[in-house]
Amino acid sequence: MKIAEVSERYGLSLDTLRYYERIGLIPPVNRSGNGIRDYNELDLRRVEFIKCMRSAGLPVEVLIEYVGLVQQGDKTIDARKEILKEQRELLAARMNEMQKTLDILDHKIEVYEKAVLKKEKQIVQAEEVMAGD
Amino acid sequence: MKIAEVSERYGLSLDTLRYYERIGLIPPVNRSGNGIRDYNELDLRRVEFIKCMRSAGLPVEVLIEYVGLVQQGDKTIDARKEILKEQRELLAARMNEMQKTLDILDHKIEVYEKAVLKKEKQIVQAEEVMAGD
DNA sequence: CCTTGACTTGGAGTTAACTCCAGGTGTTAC
DNA sequence: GTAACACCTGGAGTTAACTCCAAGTCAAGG
Repeated sequence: MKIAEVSERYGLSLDTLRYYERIGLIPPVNRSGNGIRDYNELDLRRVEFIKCMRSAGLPVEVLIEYVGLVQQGDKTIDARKEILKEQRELLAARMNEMQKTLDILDHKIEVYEKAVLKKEKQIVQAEEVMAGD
Repeated sequence: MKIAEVSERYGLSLDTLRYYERIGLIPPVNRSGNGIRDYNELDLRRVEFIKCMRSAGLPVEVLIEYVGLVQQGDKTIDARKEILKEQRELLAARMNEMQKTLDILDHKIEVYEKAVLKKEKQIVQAEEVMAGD
């Protein structure tokens, strides 16, 4: 599969896909004859994984390290596990922060809803007064 | 309260606090005589609010706009509400993405745990063989 | 009086993660 | 056979959000 289709499928720009490969976030993709990238199933799974991790904010640097360890085979399983565990905790912590913020936003929105209603009521009352009811 | 104590209390650097004020993310803080910032209760609440919103990743630019609207009084209530609602949805969407990633991480970690156990078992078996049991 | 330490400012520098660009190659469409 | 198009590369540029720096002011302590 050529890069344009991969870009389309995963919503990552051509530049981003090439950039990820350059920095080693995705291992070198096979090239078809003339040097054009030809993503295979494994490449696609890698792209999807990285896209997912990046969308959650895991740092590129950490992911590069992880991908590097994967390339080194089974002896790095323990180190990989530790990286994922650490990132999992950081992610959970960030989600916690975000949940707090979400609650506060919900509260504020509710307060604003009430304020808007109150204001509208005042306007109606003002109109009634104007109408000399 | 002086800036050092505010920094301490909210875990924002001195530079960040001054930066927030410069760019209008926090309205100008009162100065005591010689030009030194003296945060009052209201200022502190503003700092806390901004810290909270920023920790969830709301963009500085959006927050500046929001803070600007607050300064303009009640006539902007509707606009403010809309901003918060939009940011609330974006935040919820991001949290959703992150939850998916968290699930995948948990799954991968579990797989790694099993792989590690299996490897250890092999080692134990190898030792038993070595021991000529 | 002089030093130390906390504060001030405007402006420059840094970091992460892309994103864009110029110049080049190879294949397809007319 | 030439124009359009998708791809390639190395390197430069951009953006957001800080973070650092130099030079200056002021109050308190020895």
